[in-house]
Amino acid sequence: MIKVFTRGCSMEKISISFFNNKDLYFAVAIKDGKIIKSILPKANNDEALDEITAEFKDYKISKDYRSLAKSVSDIYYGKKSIFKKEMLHLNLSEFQKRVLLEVMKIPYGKIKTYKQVSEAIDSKAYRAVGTAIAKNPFPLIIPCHRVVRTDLDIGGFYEGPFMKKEILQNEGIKIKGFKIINLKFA
DNA sequence: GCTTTAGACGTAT
DNA sequence: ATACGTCTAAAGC
Repeated sequence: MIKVFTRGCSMEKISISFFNNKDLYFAVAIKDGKIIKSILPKANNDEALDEITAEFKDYKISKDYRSLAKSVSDIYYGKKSIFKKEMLHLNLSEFQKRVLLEVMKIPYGKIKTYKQVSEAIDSKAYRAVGTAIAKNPFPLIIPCHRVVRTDLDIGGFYEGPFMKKEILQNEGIKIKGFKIINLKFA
């Protein structure tokens, strides 16, 4: 009996499920029953598909996990998250894992600064924390939108600061310009 | 309130 | 070796 593995990838196909309302298209990628990637919402289905499948060559579109995609959209619209770290494939460097698991602890409606995240994992690598968060494979699920700059500017965001601002406001955080004005540190 | 400057550290190339 | 980040702190205007 010979087993063939292709470049260390599992044989298991990745399932892609979507959820959309009239404005935005969400997607999740599932492998072996766990989430392997999520995306920030896109304006149309093609963009969502391109991004969610960017690093996968073998996948299928499925309706099986539509409810998970909807749960991601729920976070966007200011509902509490149902996700647990056990539901995620964390194929990440040790450092990135420490950073992202720390970010995942920030509760709904609260924020932390990059510096606070850094200190919480016993590191002085503020910029590296920013880099690790920038590569978060689970936007919204791992709430990187709740990490802001020390001066309380909301900071950067993959889809731009407007989306980050909107998500934070949906969680009840008050923002003037791009600065947080009602402080709720985690 | 800007803007610049050097610092710190993980990661990709 | 180098360059860059969803950054920070200090110094200058």
